[in-house]
Amino acid sequence: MKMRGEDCIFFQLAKAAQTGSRFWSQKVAALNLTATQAMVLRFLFDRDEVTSSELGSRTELDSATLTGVLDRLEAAGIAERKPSPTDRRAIHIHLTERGKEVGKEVSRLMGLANAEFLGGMNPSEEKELKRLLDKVRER
Amino acid sequence: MKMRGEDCIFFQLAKAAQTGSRFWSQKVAALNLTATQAMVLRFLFDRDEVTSSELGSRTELDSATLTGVLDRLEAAGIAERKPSPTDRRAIHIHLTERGKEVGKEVSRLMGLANAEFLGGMNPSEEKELKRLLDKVRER
DNA sequence: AAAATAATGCTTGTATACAATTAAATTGCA
DNA sequence: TGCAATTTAATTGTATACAAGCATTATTTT
Repeated sequence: MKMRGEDCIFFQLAKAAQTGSRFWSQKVAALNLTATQAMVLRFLFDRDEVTSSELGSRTELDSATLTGVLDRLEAAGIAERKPSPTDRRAIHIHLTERGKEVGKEVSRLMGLANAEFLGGMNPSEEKELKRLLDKVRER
Repeated sequence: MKMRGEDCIFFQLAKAAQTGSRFWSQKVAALNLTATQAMVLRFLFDRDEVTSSELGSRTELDSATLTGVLDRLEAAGIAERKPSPTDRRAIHIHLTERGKEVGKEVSRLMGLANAEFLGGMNPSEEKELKRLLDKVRER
């Protein structure tokens, strides 16, 4: 039961994710956003005024990564940090007016990019892929 | 057709790959190797004396990444660079004796880790997941 | 209330990724 | 042959990831 590197599930997952990330990167490059930044913005667009901790849970980014992403979104005038009124440890993150506009566009692009990326798959294949990816994430 | 961030295929692929990478990392941590280093070593174990360029194609790592990975494998006494006898631009990468031993162990661990990671899936699900991941990589 | 514990956001250090560039060497073509 | 185009490995700069640890603040326990 010899296994080649190319057959390793960890390798295959990593390369499929890289392909997706590159694809998504190109779609949002015109907005001067990286793939991760656009993804975080998309989450913020749905739910604003969250704490860094909660945003981290939603996006599944750890605090070290999120700090940097938020720094750059803030530098780009898209998001802002402000102290939580009830917990002096916490910050609240909210979108600027411009952030909301860009967020709307990211939301639109995400729909288009998903459709294009999955264009070669029929609906049942897409559903099965997502189910199996979810299953993998239970590990 | 509202799409939440969690439903985005790029997000799902990235998080599934992260889960896999974390799992694989833990399996090779005792060998003092990172997930990527172990993966590169696994490719070298199959085919030694390759150029950096060819190793890059096989592992799908670009030259900037590969240079760093090889630096660290070299520092760990696992791989070595030597000039190509026929092309003065190129280097050949080969495993040390120790590299071959560690490579054998990585090879064994990869089989075990794959089996464990995919343990909750039946064979047809596994096959379908791999088929769909391959399809994704065509993008 | 005091002490122990936990949560929050940030920092540091290491390791991928990737775009763009570079220097050296090779190849191809006029 | 001569020279442009290509190939090779490395480098630079930016951006995730993640482990470990920090100071501050909140919460729980005693």
